[in-house]
Amino acid sequence: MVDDPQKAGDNGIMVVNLDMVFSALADPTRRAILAMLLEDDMAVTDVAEPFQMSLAAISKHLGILAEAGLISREKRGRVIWCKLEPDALRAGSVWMQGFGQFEPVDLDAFERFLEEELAATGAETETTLTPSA
Amino acid sequence: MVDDPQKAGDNGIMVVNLDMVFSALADPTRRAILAMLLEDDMAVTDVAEPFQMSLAAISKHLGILAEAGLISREKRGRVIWCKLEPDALRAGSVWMQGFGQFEPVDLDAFERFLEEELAATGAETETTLTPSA
DNA sequence: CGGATCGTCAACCATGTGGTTGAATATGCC
DNA sequence: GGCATATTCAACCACATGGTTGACGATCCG
Repeated sequence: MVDDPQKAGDNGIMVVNLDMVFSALADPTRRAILAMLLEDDMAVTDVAEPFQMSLAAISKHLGILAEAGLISREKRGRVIWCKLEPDALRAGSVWMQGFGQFEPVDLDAFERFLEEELAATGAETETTLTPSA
Repeated sequence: MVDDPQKAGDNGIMVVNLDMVFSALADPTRRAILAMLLEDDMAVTDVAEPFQMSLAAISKHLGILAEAGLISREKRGRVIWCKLEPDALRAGSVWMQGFGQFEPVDLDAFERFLEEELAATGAETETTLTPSA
């Protein structure tokens, strides 16, 4: 087993630690990684490629994301594939929407954020969100 | 002016720093404070009352929440009133819903969580979320 | 005025975080 | 086997975070 994520209970109900989820999301590098994984599953080396920092640093970030339950990692051969796990995010989203008083989602705002953040991080995956639909 | 929050641009569109918003939300004390402010505006001393920690510590937490734009503070007499500012939260919510792929909100999950966290402020903060569909 | 209350500030401390580098562990390939 | 690739581990460093305490300015009240 590669991951040691937040484990699901016997009843199959996911247990999410909001401390971990939000502090994982507080880092722009990690949010950029999530944005990349939104496109497709990726190997660790490929995740690290657009960033300036070392592979070890990215590996740590992936560990934090996995502990928070935001991604899962599966080893196939010598490559570890990273996959977005939206359930933990949904838990945070539920919490925030509660405080946001359930107003409708502004999709344009979301795309603006993603573009800004990807640009600012230097992760030049220019096709990340815009063309997909 | 009491606060030095994230300022609104000339166009009146709020500029939200997701780093600040998420790292502010990563602390259970601060989330509990937001939950309290969801009920009503409160004076700093009253905010601090249910917590074990010092007033100075709560004052710091309120500073962090204000810098993130999550609350505002207004001084009236010698009392500083704290008020929830849902706009910054909504920005984070938009971001998260994007990753959550716009699934419907589970209101029951949110209410369960709020009860838990208010009941045990400072304790382990977890929320349960039924698996996706 | 003098004293009590409200809240912050400053200094300090322990621990956590994000990064580095170099060594170590697996796995695939010839 | 032997070497290259993929990823983590361990030690280290600078700095941020969350808490404390004590002093301080501001405000209300008798």
